[in-house]
Amino acid sequence: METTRGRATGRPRGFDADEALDRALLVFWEQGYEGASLANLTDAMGISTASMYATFGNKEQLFRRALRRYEEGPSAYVVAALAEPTALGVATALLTGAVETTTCPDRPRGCLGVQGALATGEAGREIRALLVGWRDDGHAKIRERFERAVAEGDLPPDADPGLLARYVHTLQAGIAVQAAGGVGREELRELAALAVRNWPVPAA
Amino acid sequence: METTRGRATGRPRGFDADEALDRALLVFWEQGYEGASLANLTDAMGISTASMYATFGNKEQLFRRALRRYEEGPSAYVVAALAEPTALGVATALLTGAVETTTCPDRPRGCLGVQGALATGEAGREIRALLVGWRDDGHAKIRERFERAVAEGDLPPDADPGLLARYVHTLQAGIAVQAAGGVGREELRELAALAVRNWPVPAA
DNA sequence: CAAGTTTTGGATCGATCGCTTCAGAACTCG
DNA sequence: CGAGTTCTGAAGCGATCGATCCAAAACTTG
Repeated sequence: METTRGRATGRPRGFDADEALDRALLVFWEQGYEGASLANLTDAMGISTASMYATFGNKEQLFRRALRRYEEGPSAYVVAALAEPTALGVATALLTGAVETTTCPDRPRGCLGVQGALATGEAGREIRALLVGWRDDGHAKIRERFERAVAEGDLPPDADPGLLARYVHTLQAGIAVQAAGGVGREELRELAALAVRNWPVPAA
Repeated sequence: METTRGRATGRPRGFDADEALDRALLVFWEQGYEGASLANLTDAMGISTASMYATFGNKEQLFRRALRRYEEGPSAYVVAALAEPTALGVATALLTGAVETTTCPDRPRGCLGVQGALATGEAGREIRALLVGWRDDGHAKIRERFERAVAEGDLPPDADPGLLARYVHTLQAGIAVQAAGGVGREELRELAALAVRNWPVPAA
């Protein structure tokens, strides 16, 4: 069960679990949870199915691990964005971060949290629910940040933090869809700038 | 091969092809192209696999037919929206239309053109490309409509029709993702209103 | 009714799905 | 070196995948 702690005895693992997880992440990112077969995954990871099951449990748990890896890596811009000093800075950083992450030339286009399992059959139902929760969390964090901005006078008192958060989060999701379809990075950068052009500011 | 023209001879078809197509559309809409198995489809259609293949060809052609059906039905609001007299009217109608279509209580949530095949394995590659083209067409039509609006003085001379179209289209896609995750219809209506609150108008 | 045409249910195709099993390899420790 | 533990390659599990085949059924036409 353990994957990170090195056991003292027994035959040592012949591969790096984190590196294998990164490879699996790319496959899930590109093909989605259901579209990625075990053969696709283990081929990319360079290990056998037995090793995969011994290390990660099963396909579903492998995806959950990959999603956590995605949060720490490609999606880490969200945490940094939420730490921006102003609400406008937060919104701008979230949108530009989404653009950069979903259009990185050497990685799959789009967002794992969106295209990983947006619509699935029975086999992907749990992962679909997992990603719904993941996106809900993302929205909630933005909303909380904007609530703080209202309290701090950084947003107008009559601003709706939840609705503004929904606006930003919807644009993030839309950007991910556009990127998945091959829309260029520069155009999406201009879009991100346009989207916050009339951002609400408190009366001076 | 024929599906609409009634043959003069032979055993008559025991089901209504259009009705069966509507049922298949719902399955693709809900589960995506790859997530919908032939068993899922034929069960919902109430016909055997032999009848499906004789009538529609194969799974891929069935999806193409379902997409056309989707355009004529749930997605028909786009044509009406583009016929609105003003650019603001067009944008508003596109966004509210997207909200209503993707959150209809008695139909699958989300948009077939987005979640039908956003990320796929090898088996879904062609359908994925089909939907990329479908979304590109959608964007192009909005852009052309906004180009006309600039020419007619309905948008400022320095407005960027392509970028405004990308803005609206990205919000449509984002709304589809939100709806697929269960976000409520009323909240998305407010979002649609917020998104066009500062729509550019020509100097009076 | 007989001939010709098309559809239908049921069985089944090879391939692939996610997953398991197991013997042997590769290591640590006494 | 022997005992104990863990990992790995290969083979294969039952189930399902999309797709096909065929004989019986159901119709039109002559």
